[in-house]
Amino acid sequence: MATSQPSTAENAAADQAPPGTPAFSPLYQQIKGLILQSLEAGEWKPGEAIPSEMDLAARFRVSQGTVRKAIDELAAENLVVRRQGKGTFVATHSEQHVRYRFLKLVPDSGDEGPAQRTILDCRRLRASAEVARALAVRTGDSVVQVRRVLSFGGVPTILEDMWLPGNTFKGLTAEQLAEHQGPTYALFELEFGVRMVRAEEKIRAVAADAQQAQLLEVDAGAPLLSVERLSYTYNDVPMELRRGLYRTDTHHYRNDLS
Amino acid sequence: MATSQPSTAENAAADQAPPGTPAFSPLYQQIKGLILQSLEAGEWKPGEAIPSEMDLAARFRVSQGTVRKAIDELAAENLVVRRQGKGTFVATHSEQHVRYRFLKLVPDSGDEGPAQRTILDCRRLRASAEVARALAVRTGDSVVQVRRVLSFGGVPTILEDMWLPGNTFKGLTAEQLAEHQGPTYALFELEFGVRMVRAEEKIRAVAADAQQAQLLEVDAGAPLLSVERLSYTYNDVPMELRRGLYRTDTHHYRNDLS
DNA sequence: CAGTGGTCTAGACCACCAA
DNA sequence: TGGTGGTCTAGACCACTGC
Repeated sequence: MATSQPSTAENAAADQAPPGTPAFSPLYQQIKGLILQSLEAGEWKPGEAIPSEMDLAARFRVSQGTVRKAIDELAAENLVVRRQGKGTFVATHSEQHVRYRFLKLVPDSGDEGPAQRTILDCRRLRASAEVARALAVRTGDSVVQVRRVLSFGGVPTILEDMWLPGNTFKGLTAEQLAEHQGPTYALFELEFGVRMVRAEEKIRAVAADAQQAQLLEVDAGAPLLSVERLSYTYNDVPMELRRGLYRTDTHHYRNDLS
Repeated sequence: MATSQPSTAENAAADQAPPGTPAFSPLYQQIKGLILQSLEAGEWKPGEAIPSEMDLAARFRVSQGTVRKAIDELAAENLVVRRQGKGTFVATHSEQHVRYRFLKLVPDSGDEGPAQRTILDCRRLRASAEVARALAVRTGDSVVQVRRVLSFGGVPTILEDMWLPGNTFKGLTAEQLAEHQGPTYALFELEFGVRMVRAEEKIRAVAADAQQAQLLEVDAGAPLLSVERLSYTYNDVPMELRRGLYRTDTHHYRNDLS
């Protein structure tokens, strides 16, 4: 079946091409899109197994190899994790052995335990023009702002502000943030059903102002790494704006190029 | 042929497993290794086409699909570039539409032309302990040190020092570096047969000292982004240590996380 | 042992490119 | 038109996991 362009009950969408556009998309891309939709819709929750390749192949009326290629791409994008002999699982920020996936700050030498979190502030306010633009909401819409300090071995190392869309993160409190164990993004998954999928960072060197210097216990004017991060959920929807100030006298931001 | 563990003339290496180790490696991984060897040996030069999938399949006595999977991985690692209808080509830093692949500093707004290069220094010297360790040579071995400034639109933006192994980069001169068009890594490919494959960067915020400030036309003590890069050729051999100081008042270091 | 993902094959056909 | 990479299939077998 499904010789050239298949038209099962589940994927009749791409059948007629708009004039002028080639609009050819490989079968496995269409399958990938369908799996993605189920992922977004929450048909399978983070940490759960998705159906086996054979099951999905039967469901979409394609061969197992085609499903395989679709899942290969989802795995390459870290949306899904394969485990031989067990199944394929929805990726999660919770059970991640590799520390925090989005935090690229590492100690210059040695290891260190988990970060100590100090929540300085957590309040609801109206989005400024700048925050609204980043989060793709309207100026004046409700947003949650969180300010906190992360310390390693008692040394304050990161000062960061986060802005989150108010209607998605309704019940977020400072207590929740302080008491929760593990990555903050895991909390977002568990409590708000929001899964961060990718992010863009803009990095600069800046001088600490008086308040920042006091909170990070450095001299005023000391050079700090400014990291502005915009995180996205499925479908390229921006969900978090974060501005971090990193001390880089004992840590550095590590990046691998290839 | 090649039923479980193949043993053709070309890949008899992995046949007997060392005791204690499972030592199972998929066929396509072995093929990938063989192609990699040819790449390192320079059997095909950067920019040239490698043999077609069918040719390689015949050469290694495996199916076309197996070669395909091997090349897929090489392409994912940017060692090779596929072009439908034309062939598969050895990746090069020369003909790269996407600006400079390893330079993540982008202007805050708008576009900009190519960088203007000013070579401040290019000399042969003995490796310090630190440089020797990074480049995996012996302390006191010959290394080439280059210092230069990159400007955009007349504004000096990057000050960087590079250290290169002296015996590989024998004839390197300031003139060569100044006159060459395009990425420096393209020059290294053309003149010295060295292809940079990946790199690691350690990023910090630092304060400009008097000399740095003068060269970059900023105030002494101004915050600058310090980028220490170690670049590798094939086989994880380190080939270049680079220390860059970036002005981030008009540019920023951009990074995508996923 | 059955079920899952992982590898390998062989063959058909499609999309793209160049001569 | 022929050659290249790209897609899709069907089936066999392997490696890993858990019952």
